[in-house]
Amino acid sequence: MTTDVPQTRIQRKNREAIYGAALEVFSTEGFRGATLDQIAAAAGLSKPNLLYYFPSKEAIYTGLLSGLLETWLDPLRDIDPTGEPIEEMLGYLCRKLEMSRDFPRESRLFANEILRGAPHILDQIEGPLRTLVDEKSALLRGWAAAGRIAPLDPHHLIFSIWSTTQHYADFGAQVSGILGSEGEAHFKDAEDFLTILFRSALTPVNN
Amino acid sequence: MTTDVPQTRIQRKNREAIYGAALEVFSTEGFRGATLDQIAAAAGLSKPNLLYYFPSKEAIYTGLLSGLLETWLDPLRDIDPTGEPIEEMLGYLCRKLEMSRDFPRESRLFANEILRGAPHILDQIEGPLRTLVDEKSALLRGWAAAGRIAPLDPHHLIFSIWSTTQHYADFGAQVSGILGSEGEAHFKDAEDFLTILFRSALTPVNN
DNA sequence: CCCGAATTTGACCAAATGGTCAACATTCCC
DNA sequence: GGGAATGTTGACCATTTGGTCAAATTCGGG
Repeated sequence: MTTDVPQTRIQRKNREAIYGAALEVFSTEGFRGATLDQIAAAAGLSKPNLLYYFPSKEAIYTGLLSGLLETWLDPLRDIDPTGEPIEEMLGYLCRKLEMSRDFPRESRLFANEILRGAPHILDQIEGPLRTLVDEKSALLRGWAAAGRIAPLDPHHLIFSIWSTTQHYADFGAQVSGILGSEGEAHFKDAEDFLTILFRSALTPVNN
Repeated sequence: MTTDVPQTRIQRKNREAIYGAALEVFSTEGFRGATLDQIAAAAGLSKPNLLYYFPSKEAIYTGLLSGLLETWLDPLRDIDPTGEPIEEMLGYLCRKLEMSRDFPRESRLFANEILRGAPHILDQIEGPLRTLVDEKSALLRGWAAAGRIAPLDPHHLIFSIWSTTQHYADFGAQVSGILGSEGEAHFKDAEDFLTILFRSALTPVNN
């Protein structure tokens, strides 16, 4: 197959600007709520110019989504089968929490998509993601069988790590509204709490 | 102030139908994604007839939202200060999980709203909800001080219960895509897992 | 059965929005 | 420096959508 990466330098620059603008707009407005004019303005381009680089609004959205999905799953991939189990899992937890703090737009973009039934990435979920999760689940089951972690359902364990960490990005408005202080102040407290929560559950019973 | 409840029986019936249709449409399409025609069709009314009962799309949305917020928080209110702490919290957990199973549309509706910064209910969050959460947090702190539960941050404990349970409604597409089987099959496993997770964290250390 | 109030709707409107196109500007490379 | 390829845009279009309105229909009580 032929190469399909952007050739010219100006093409690469504008495509980058469009993806950045699209991330900003889609993550706060959702797919249907976002408009091409908003994205064009955020990217510093005219609307027809947008459509010179992408054939449609949907093409921008799906391109952005699939491009980000890769890096979004890196922390899960990075769980080291040869590492110390509990520290590996707590490390994964912390990396996910950092992503909620540092990349909340990406988190909200995915949340939005999945909320609506994941129409654009369902095949990615049922394919590569499922495979990856199943692989890590097998790893967790092995650790449990060896008595190195408590025998928890690995799938639901992963879900609970996803949900508790992404909560601070996706539901940030609620968190801030309840805790009061704006910004990223609660992430330290969240890390402390979640570390305790999962460490106590992962530690095998040997008392 | 005068009474503002619907007088005639036909008014009550149609308002009910509209709220039901609006819940269905708003929860799957989001506020901007939903159209009056969709809602009208789902309610079995014509669009002008819709607007005879509600002045605008936004009025339907906010009316629905604030009406549901009440019952949505009932489980939290029901935590009994005189009960056995750990069983009270695990009972709350189960009730929240049941709500994700039985009322996923309501859960997604709120998730959508909060994802976008909670523009329509931020005052409800910063007011009554915050007050309620603070009250229950004080209760949890009291229980911790008495050594009846582990000394966890009560706010983040509540957040983690919300996020883990609502995950099965809001991210149901992802859960189903990874676990395979459709429907509500995973709720039993989820309950088992979450009960273990939170019981192990809530149980005070006295080994 | 009849009248006023309540309810319903077809036709319509203005604004927003995704997308097109021909013309204009710029860049690249020989 | 010039011509082809690349990049940019103002003007425009069709459709969708929230909302209006006057006319028509139904309802409820005396």
